Amino acid sequence: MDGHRCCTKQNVKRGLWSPEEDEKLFTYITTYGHGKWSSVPKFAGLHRCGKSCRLRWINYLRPDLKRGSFTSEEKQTIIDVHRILGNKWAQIAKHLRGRTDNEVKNIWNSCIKKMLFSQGLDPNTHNLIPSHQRAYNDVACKCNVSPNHELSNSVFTLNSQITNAYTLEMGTPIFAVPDNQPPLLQNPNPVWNQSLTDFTSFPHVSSIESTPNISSSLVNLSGIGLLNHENCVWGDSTFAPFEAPILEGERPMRQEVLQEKEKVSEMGTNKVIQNVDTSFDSSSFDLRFVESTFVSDFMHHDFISMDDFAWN
DNA sequence: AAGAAACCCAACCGCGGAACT
DNA sequence: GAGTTCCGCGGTTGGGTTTCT
Repeated sequence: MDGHRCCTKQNVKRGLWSPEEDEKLFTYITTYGHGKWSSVPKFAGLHRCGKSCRLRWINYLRPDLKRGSFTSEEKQTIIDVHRILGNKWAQIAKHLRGRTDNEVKNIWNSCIKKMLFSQGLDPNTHNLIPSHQRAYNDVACKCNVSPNHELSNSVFTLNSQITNAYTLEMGTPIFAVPDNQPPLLQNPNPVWNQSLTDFTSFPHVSSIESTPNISSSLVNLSGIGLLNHENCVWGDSTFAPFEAPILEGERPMRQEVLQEKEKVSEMGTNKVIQNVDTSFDSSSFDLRFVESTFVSDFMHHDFISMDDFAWN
């Protein structure tokens, strides 16, 4: 199949990246953009395959990455979006500013899966596991979710912050770039004036935290950037790929196709949504609507406890 | 203190599909 | 239209770290 010939070439290093390699790659991409990934190692002076360079940049070197452990809000967002989209890590990651699909996948496999299981929930379906129906309440959870997220609502009720964020109208700014700060997605150099020689602090400090011009009030605590307003920081694609500036009109068709593809794939994941709204878009979908679609019939019942019903 | 087991996460692999020739 | 190249995604692996015995 693919084969990735670049990877089969001799003299291609594999395994962990050294700080020197990181610096080479970082310097090259922040200066020239990545262009064709397959040619990056050659021009950057790296003995790596293009694929490896791409992965390193996306998962580690990109300046807009958020470092550190996941907050309870982020974990809750992952759970909520995963419930609807399934293992679409890249799409889930779009709803978590500064997080990669790899990170989301890792936190899911290492932590959230166990947490859900300990609550008696099937991580794949988010339904109650029958054998756990009378025991889940006794199980302590290693990975804390928000204190407000009680067991009794873990199946369907969405974190209110998240729900509200999802239902904001397009164009309603959650946060905006200060007047003197160019929109980040349009900035050809996302290092935001960070000196290339100042590499010692990189990459363990997030660019947001280290950029004094961006006030802390810009940080959306729910971790969701949804807006397409031209002045907003995070648009539909939270992780817009960093590449050399594209000439006007260079790739309009591809973008349209991608948008359509995303729409179709997401609609396909949930036929309920598809039947109701054919213009469904993952970045702006209304979780409250989804919630009501799934939940309303159940919630009108007067359940004494979760033990009284099963989702399967 | 030392070895074993469990955990975490960076990196790799293989596939599907889009873009290119 | 067919073949090739490239990119992006999800699944998996392996090694370093932490916790347990």
